[in-house]
Amino acid sequence: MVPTSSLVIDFETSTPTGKPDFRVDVLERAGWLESGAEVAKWSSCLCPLPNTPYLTGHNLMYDLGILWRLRPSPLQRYDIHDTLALAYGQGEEDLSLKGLMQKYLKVNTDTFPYQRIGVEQAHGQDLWGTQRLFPILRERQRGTCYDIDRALIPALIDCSYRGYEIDPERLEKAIEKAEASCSRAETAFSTLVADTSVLLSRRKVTRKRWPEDTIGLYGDDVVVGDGPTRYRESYGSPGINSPIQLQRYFDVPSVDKIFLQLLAAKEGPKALAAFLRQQWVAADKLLDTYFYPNRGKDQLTGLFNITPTEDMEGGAGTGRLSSERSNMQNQAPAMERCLRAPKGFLILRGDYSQIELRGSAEISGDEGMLTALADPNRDLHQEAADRFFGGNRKRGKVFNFRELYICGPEVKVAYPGFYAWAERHWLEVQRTGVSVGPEPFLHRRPIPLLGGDHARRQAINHPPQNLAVYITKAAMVRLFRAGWMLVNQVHDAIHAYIPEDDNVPLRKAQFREIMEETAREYLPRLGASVEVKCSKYWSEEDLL
DNA sequence: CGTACGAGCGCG
DNA sequence: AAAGCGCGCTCGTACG
Repeated sequence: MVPTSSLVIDFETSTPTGKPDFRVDVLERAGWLESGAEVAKWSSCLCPLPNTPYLTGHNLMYDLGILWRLRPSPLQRYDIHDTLALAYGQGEEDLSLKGLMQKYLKVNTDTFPYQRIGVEQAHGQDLWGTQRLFPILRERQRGTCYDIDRALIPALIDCSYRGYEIDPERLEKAIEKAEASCSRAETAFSTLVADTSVLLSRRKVTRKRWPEDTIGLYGDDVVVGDGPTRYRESYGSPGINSPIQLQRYFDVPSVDKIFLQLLAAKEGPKALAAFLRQQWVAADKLLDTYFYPNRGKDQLTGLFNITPTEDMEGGAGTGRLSSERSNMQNQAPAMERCLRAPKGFLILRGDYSQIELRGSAEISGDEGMLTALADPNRDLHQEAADRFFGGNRKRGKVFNFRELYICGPEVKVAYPGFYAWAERHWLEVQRTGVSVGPEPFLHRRPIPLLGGDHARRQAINHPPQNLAVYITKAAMVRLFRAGWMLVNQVHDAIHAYIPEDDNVPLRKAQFREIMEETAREYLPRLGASVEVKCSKYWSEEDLL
């Protein structure tokens, strides 16, 4: 229950990077309101702030993140409440304190508080609002999603500070390789297309900057158009880095991965050009997104979001986490090979197997899915892969998810139980405008019904994705409470550090047991098996 | 020069 | 007829 001593806190900070980041932001004023107190207090430092583990706030991921940095103490000790997390799990459209105060307290706060009522009053107003809002939202809460989220917040602060160590030698080697691949593709490409010519660019020319009134050649360029707007065009051979020039060269509407894959498998100069573009894109993506930004850094850390911010930036609608600056959830294998545990530690990582499919089966009760997934010798992704893609499991997996969430005639035939559930769920979402996730979490996601078909697919996708991630979240909470040193979460995978002189097989078994036990609790019919690996680097041969 | 936006792509 | 969902980051492109 809520301890009567819970302290409402709200910190005012400055953001040297421009974007709020509790790992580096500077505390300007700490404000707090003791329960039952008549007036809020504030201080420019943390010294007078009561040192209690019972805290309440609006977005405590941020304030506790600051507090922990300035006044370190074990994050496991905190028992926090967060009106932002409450509002998020309840499917509120407007997560801002101001909006919630208007809606539930019927209090209109000033739009420009700092100019009109001064910083002290504005600060006190927010503290007062949070204190009054909390019991109202808490009373409305159904399901356990909020209790999992609030318990997870300290764990995610921990993760946001920890990160991986970057191996500079491996990174430099990887850069060398990718740069070579890039320039090889680039030179071969430019030789290949040297004598072709396409429209390179077309830019609007304003009337006063027209070259006299000429139409036709203008330097190397051409001026076209006869109306009030004219364009200056240039021509030449396409650049390997220019999507629009390549569209003209290949004469297609899009030069994405699928198109390149199909064309590269054929014969002739255009097939070779497609192949070179493939090589270049892959290497360039690695360099620009993964390698160069981390060059010279000794750590890769990310800022985890459990909800969107007050202005609905970041976070995920389905209950998933997100990570930014850096994104820890989309690292490429080539980068994973450069990421390692700090000296004296190893990385332990547990992956749930087919957790989202298992969730879909449990939610819908579809007999075919349940029996297929209950048989450890069957693999639905592999079955689809064998049927359609010559055993390519990755493509089989893509196919399964596509069909499932399109949820059309194919699924009605293959998985009638799932289809029936989806129809019922979609009707309910259309009636209420909200998708309510599965028991016992009851996470609510607002669905914008104007989205047409997209809305239907969002609605059908939400419960399975939500169930999968709350199982992972619940497992993280248990691991965190059991003292595991968490590093990262990638939707259905959890990473932790262990001392390198630890009993690795034992630790792997303990990790697996906590994750599998959690899955059994929420997926009573199927459970979900967990593969646990341990190594110095994220991507490396498993130890033992 | 800075800004906005869509496309593309990394991961689940 | 055609159609997954969920993220964050970077680029090219166009414009003022």
